[in-house]
Amino acid sequence: MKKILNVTNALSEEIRLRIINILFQSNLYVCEMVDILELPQSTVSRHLTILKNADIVEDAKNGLWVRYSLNKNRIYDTIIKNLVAEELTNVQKCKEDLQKLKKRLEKGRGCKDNCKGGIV
Amino acid sequence: MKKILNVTNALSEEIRLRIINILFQSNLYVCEMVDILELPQSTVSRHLTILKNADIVEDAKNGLWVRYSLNKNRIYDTIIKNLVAEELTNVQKCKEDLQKLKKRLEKGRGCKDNCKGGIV
DNA sequence: TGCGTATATTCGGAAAAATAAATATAACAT
DNA sequence: ATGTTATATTTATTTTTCCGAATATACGCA
Repeated sequence: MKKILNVTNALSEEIRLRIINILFQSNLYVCEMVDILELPQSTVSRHLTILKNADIVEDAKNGLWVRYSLNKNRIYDTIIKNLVAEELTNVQKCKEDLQKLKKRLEKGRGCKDNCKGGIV
Repeated sequence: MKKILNVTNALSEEIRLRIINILFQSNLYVCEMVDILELPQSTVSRHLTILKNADIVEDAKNGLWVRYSLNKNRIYDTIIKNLVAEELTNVQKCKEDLQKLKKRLEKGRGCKDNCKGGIV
């Protein structure tokens, strides 16, 4: 029971759904998500931890940076795909995030001085 | 966004998942659920209201009694069915609830003096 | 080694949600 | 009408969750 509650609870928060929405488009470093979502780094990090504990996202270290991506497991197949396709697509805030995502990636990957490292 | 958060939030609570689990087996009156879940009536009623606002359950009045059932909409097809089949089936507490559900229905439908009215 | 950057964690306070008892409402029965 | 039952709502209290600033940790570079 605890496991499924972890998942549904992780999905019941606006910022976390926004994170899922942008990760559906592309793997992202934390600092990139901070830019896109325009939220404090500690806030983004905390929400990512919750999503990770629910097994919805996974992380991979790349030097200083941590790249997050959606975990392609059963939850992804049964819920996340539906959620994004049927619901988040129509949400104004999520559309805006995708615009900001696009612009942010055009400037190059990574943080401070864009693109020292490249995405794997 | 508010709509989908209503749904995920409704699903992120243990008692509400237990309610979904038993409603998956059978439509039920509130008083029957109170017996099965062994919780105060006000608690059950409040959780039912949350599930109803999320459009997960629907209710139908039958005289004094109110019969609840799972709403067979897209949420049911994409999430609820998977949830019950893949997750709740394996939860000890949910198994016990199904046992109690069975025994409760064998005594007849309805409340106080079982089976004055019948289920529609 | 020591500095700067990226990320995670801690902390105190504010906001939201859950609890059960008590009360209110609605429908039936006598 | 009056009483009884089923359900919903209110209430006050407790518990949980969220926030962002501040701090800690981890890593790379000079």
